[in-house]
Amino acid sequence: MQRVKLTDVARAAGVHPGTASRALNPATRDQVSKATSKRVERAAQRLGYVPNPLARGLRTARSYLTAMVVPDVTNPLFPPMVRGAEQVLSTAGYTLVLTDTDNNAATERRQIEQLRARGTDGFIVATARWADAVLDEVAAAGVPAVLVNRNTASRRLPYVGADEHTGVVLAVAHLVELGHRRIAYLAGPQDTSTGRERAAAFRQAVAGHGLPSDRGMMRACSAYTEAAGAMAAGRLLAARRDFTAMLAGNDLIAFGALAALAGAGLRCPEQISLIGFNDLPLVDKLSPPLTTVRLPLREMGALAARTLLTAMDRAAPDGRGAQSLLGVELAVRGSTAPPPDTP
Amino acid sequence: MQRVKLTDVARAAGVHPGTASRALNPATRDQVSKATSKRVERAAQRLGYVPNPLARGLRTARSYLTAMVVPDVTNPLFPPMVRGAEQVLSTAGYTLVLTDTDNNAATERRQIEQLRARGTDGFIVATARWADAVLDEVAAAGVPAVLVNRNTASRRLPYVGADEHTGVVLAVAHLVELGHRRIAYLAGPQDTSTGRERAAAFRQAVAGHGLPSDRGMMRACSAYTEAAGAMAAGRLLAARRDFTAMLAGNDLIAFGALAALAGAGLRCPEQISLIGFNDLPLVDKLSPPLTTVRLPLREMGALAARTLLTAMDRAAPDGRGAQSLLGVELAVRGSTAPPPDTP
DNA sequence: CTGCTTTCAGCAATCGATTGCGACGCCACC
DNA sequence: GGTGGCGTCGCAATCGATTGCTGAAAGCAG
Repeated sequence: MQRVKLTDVARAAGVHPGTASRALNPATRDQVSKATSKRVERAAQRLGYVPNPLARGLRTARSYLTAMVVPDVTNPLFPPMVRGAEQVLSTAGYTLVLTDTDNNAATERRQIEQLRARGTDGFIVATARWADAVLDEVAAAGVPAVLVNRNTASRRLPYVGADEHTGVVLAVAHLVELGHRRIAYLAGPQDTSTGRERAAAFRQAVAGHGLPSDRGMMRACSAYTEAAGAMAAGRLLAARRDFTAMLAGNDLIAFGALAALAGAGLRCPEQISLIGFNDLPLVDKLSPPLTTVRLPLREMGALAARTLLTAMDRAAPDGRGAQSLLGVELAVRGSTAPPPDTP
Repeated sequence: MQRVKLTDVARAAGVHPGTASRALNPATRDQVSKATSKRVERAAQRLGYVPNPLARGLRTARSYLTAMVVPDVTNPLFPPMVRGAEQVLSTAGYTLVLTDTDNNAATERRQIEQLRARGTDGFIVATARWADAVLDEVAAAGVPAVLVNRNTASRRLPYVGADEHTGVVLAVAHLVELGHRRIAYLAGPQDTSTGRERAAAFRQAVAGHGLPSDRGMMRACSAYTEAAGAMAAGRLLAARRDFTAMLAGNDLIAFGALAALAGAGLRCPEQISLIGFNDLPLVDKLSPPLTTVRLPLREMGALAARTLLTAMDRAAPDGRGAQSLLGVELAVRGSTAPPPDTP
């Protein structure tokens, strides 16, 4: 089976290929008389012409290809965002390439460069680090890109995220309401925006409630993993046990904390309350079901895609650096309870 | 910043672009002297040359684009497969497009056709139904494609899956070893190969152990979802309670069954043992931790990608319809125990 | 009827890499 | 020393679509 090409259409319609091209392109159709345009269009229809995106892309330097870069597809945090983004982009005529950097900066750089060489029109990046050289280059090169979930220090690129601050505030308020006054925090890695902002929000929230704030009550984990969470929680427990609740930088860290609590013979929530962040699937089925902050992941992906679409629109190159935050809510479940009887 | 192209490399090395092309291509490198080839290669390295896949594809009629079609990215079953496939394909120079059909046949058709028009070189399909018209068309058109996880009745395409049969056999053997003799089965949907094959394997295994086999002990769920599992389990429990163990078509169905058990006031594993299938993340943290069959998801994705690579290799158009099965293992955890003492 | 603008369509270059063909130089062998 | 052969490399066409430029025809006013 031979693919029908533009020349075939032109021959069938009795015009020059160039004319046929103009007739088929809505943006240039007005450079062709209505009669010939109709004729070309019908010929194309009859022959079943489908333009070759490669050839078109080679000439126009557009590929209608977009890419989403995530650190790890198997982290349940990302698939909903991917899904939201894909839906928006595919209805807009774009194809979405998903690429997994394996949490590795070198891989990330290689992937992005490869995709740039391929002529990718725009990027949605969920792997941002607080100081991220690759992204600074991308921003400098003027490649349309939108950050999602994680931001960079420079804030040179549009960003779509969740209202982390409010999430932490809600969590702390819930604990205070239950009667807790000494709350520990297991922070996420400080080279990510989420790690930093949640930690900052925690400090503010604690101070806002007039609770004893104490640097010893905070521990930063080296990564958003269960292992890192377990290690940090273990060290915290070894150092002191005067707190009645823990807030974790995310759910994975919370799992680690849960394991550390079990290892120390402490029961949750009877002795220590625990709150996570992200509301991963199945955390409501654990024992105890994890109280956590729910993020509108799918909406974040969709909004990031819409933001990217406007960024790729050459007609409107403004709006650079728009920072959007979506609302969050606290899912109260079984891992939080009043503190053990305070006399 | 201007992209460095082949002409730049050629100029830097003092050769003709054609020569540079040959020097860089492993397949044609022997048409160039060792000295110039080295010179060109070093120049390319120094300038950071990355070939333009569009231009290359235009000439060679290949897009170096592959696509993976999954029913739902947010189902944790698929991301590991995506990851395995992506790693293999990207090191082979291919870009992987991920597309989500939302469990919808019409969407699937649209997606696949769009990608075919774009010149996609090959497909990895994880959405196969037992009778699948789109895939029959794809096979007939000679488009390289590999099925993963789910097969079709026609078996016209290469397939990479897990050894479902052995998985079920292991699960049944484990229950028998614990002392169970009356085992119920909550089958997956019968329009998928996994649903059919696991059910068939169950019948065989039960017969092989000389256990009472009874059609009333099997219920087919309408989908691989928790809701469908809960409904089927509920009906089964309403009908009879003479079994001491349940085997579920997959983990999601098992969750539903767990809920149904709780609703009926039955405790797992004390009164009823339960086994799932797939070993989704976190099922080891449930209470009780779910005994389930673990699939080598990542390897399946990687093998599917390798199979696709050979299918796309024009030099070797053979091997059509290779069916590979990867080994599975049973993860024994807390949801299985000896049956309650039978008087 | 002349001179002007406007509309329409063809020509050919272009995007970047690949590849068939031919030319050149060098060596060896008769 | 002439010729055939081989290894290298340059030349230019090619993939398919887009687009600036140019020329021709048509339309219009004076």
